[in-house]
Formats: sequence, C-alpha cells, structure tokens
Amino acid sequence: MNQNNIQQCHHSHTGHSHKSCVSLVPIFNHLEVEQLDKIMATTKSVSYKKNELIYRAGEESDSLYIINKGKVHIYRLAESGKEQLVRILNPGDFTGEMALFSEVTHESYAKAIVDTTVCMIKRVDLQDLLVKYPSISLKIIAEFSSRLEASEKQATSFSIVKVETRIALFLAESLDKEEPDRVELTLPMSKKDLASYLGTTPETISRKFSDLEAQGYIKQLTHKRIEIVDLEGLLLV
Amino acid sequence: MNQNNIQQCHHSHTGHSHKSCVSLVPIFNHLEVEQLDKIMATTKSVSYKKNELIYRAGEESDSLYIINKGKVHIYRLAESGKEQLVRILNPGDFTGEMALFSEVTHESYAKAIVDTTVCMIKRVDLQDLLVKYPSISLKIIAEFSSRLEASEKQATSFSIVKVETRIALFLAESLDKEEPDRVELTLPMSKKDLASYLGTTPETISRKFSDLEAQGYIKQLTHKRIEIVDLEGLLLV
DNA sequence: CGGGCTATTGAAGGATGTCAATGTGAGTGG
DNA sequence: CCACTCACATTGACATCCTTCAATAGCCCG
Repeated sequence: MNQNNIQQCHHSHTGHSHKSCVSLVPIFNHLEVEQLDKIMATTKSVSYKKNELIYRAGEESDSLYIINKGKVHIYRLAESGKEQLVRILNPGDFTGEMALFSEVTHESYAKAIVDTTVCMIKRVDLQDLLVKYPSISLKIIAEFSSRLEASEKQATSFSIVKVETRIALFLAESLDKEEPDRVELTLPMSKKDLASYLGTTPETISRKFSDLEAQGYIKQLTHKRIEIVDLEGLLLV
Repeated sequence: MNQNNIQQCHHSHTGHSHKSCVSLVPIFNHLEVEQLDKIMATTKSVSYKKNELIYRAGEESDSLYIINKGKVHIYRLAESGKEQLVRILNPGDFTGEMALFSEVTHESYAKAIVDTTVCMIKRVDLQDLLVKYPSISLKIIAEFSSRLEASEKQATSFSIVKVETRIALFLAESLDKEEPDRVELTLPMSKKDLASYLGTTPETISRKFSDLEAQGYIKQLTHKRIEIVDLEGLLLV
C-alpha cells in the first residue's frame, strides 16, 4: 500500500470552493444561506493527491471530512494484512464522523484514489453547529441510519451467501442507480477493488463473472462495462 | 422459526415500569427529572412472551423500542432462508430506529427470547423530543456511531478471516467485559446462536472449539462456560 | 422419566483461497 | 501519435476450509 505522508496543499478560506463544498452536502444543503455562511466560516479546504492517505487507522480523529471533488476509498485491515474496501466516497459524501462521537481513533484508512479536495470541520465546531441547528442532527442520524442498514446487510450477505450471489446482488443494486430500464452498467471500481469490497479475491471474481456469462445472465462488454442479459435469472443465482 | 403472532399484553401507563424504562436508557438518562416526566408521558409499555416476534422484516415501522426487561434477538434472513443473528438486546438497549429515519419497513426480525417488556415511542413523538432536546440527538448519534463501528468491524472479519479467528476475536472481546484478569467467561448465547452470529454452522463451531481446546488455548468447563488458558496464543490463531 | 432441542462427531463433497504463469489494456512519456 | 510499461485481469492446478447430511450423545424442563 502507498504510505505517502499526509500533505495539506490549499488552505484557501475564500469563496468558491467552500461554498460548493458546504452547500453540496445533504447534511447541510437544507439550511438557509445565512446559516451556510456561518458554517463555511468554520470549514477548511484541503487537497490530497492521488494515492495520498487522508487518515489512517490508529490516528486520532478530530475532524469531519466532506468530499468536495475527487474520490476516496475507506478500507480496513485484517490481522492477516488483507484489506477490505468498506466504502467509496464521492463528492458530497462525508467521513470521519465515527471518531467524532464515540471513538478516539480511526479504525479504518481513507485514501484519495484520484486528486481530491475535502472540507474539514473540527469536532468542536461541528458540535456547536449541532446544538445551534438541530436539523443537522436529524440529517446525520438519517445518514447513519442508512449506512448502518447497508453495513448490516453487507455483513449478512458476507456470512451467508456464496460469492456468486454477492456479485449478483451487487450488480442488481448498481443497475438501480442508472436508468431502471437500461441493461448496461459500468462497474464503479476495478475488479480487484470489487474483490476487496465483496470480501473475496480477484481470481474468484474473474471466474464467477465468467460463470455468470457462460450461464447467460450477463455479458462482459469490456472489463468495466457489463450488460445484464437476464436480471430475473441473475437474482435467483 | 416460531411465527407466533405479536401480542400486546400490558398497556400500563402508570408509574413504575415507565420510570425505570426511560431513566434506564443512555439516550435519556442524562436529562432532568422534569424532562423525563414529559418523555414518559409519550411512551407505552408492552410485554412479549418468550419466542414472540416484536417486529418482522417487511413490516412498517413507526416506533422506537427500548428494552426494559428481558432479552431480544435481532436477526436477518438471507435468500437461502438461513438466518443470521445481528445483535442481542439487553435492558437499556434500543431498536427500531432504522425505520424511523431512513427506511419505511424493517429489514430484520426482532424476537423476544425470554419474557420481555419494552417501552415504545412513536416516531412523531420521538421527533418532537429530538427537536425539543437536542442533546438526545447527540446521544443517538453516538450510539449509532459505535454500532456502525461494530457492524463494519464484523463485516470485515466475516469477509477476511477464518472461523477459528472469528471465534478467537469473539472470545477475547467477551473477556474484556468481565474483569480483565478473570480467565473464565460465560457465553452470552448458545453455540447454535453463536454459529448464526459468526456466520457459520453449529457443527463448525463445535469442531473449532474442540480444536482450540486441543491446542491448549481454551478449556470448555461446561457448554457455556469457557476458560481462556492462553489469550496470547488465542489471538494469534 | 420422557421429549425435544442443543451439542458433538464422522464422512464426503463443494466452494473458495493460493500460487504461478500468461494475457490485456489504460496511462505515460517520448 | 505511438510504443512501452506496469498494474490489472484471466486461467489452471491444487490445497484447504467449510458446509452438508447423518447419526449419536447430552442436557434442560416439564
């Protein structure tokens, strides 16, 4: 893994990038302009280059990170050293909130996988905001709630179903997000990362995709481009 | 699985059981007596007999459940029909919150595994409370945060490590909660349930416990009573 | 004391991980 | 614009872990 040091590039406290940052996020974007201004005043913009770590497990955490631009992988390390991709953050998503409330240190790693800009809010500032604007708490609770839902679902699927089924479920979910009638989708990550996300190996992923294709459920147009031929059948795998 | 109907027994809106219920829970117990009274007025006490379902997947949810007395299993069903134990609730724990904020229906099942009494708060009442007492939101966020932490940790361990290691980690964690120097612990559930919780089968659990004993890491005093002989070694499994 | 559920143990087959070799493609620098 | 290169992807062979099915033993509670 790349162990580049954390590097803070921009510290622009002015204007544009902030505004888009704060007003982007679901947890803030329901607020009035005036309130947004106050929030912006407490945030700091930081940029990371491709493959830089934003934080690592064991580090103390005192900030919330909101992705402004770029893409971030959240992953964990097992004792074996094997890593598992937990979540992928895109602009508008946030992370770092765990350590803000219950833990003192991060338990996972956050890595920018392309050049990325984030907005940071300090723990104390965020807590002030929560007290001042209770509606933010509700948004955060809603976000946590759905993330918890997803995580428990993932834990269940890991422990119970075959890799082939996990892939089928993953493909079906990915499909939803594009037009429902479209039968073609682009994998949001490499198959190597998909293996990590689904808790298996690239070799198995490769084989299972071949199997699914041989059985006529999908067609692999390119490495990342998949056509769903038989969604019904796929979900019965 | 027992598919007993939900049965509501007590509807006592008076005194004692309420008081202990509301003042028990971490999310409320920091509030003033006066505030507790208001909250109590909005709760309803309901009892369930052993093996009764409190809610089931697919059902609409509009209440938060706080365990007053008893023990509740939260579990999920995979397509295969196999069930996985997600969480065990003891007095003071709560559930039902997911559906309150992000989903309309439950995705899991809640079953009383002994005679159990819960306090229910309606969605709307709870939301009033959150607006009125922002500190409750902070407590709930903290609770969610740690639960999310646990869930992601579990997902990682499922996807990455061997059953033997999962057992080792589980035993080590169980040990923490009792006196740290005590080398003996009582399993909080049957081995059958442990299998479900760890995403495996009773047979495998049985065999792995035997293996761990043969390797000198643990000693099985009774079916539920385990002595940790070599914690160091256990964690290296 | 008996019934039913939990726990254990054996044998066999299936699914996935590992190791190793080879193919492929996207991005980079000339 | 092209060629090079390195990481990603694929494929095969094999080992291992785990599940499944089946049978037996043990325990709790009525």
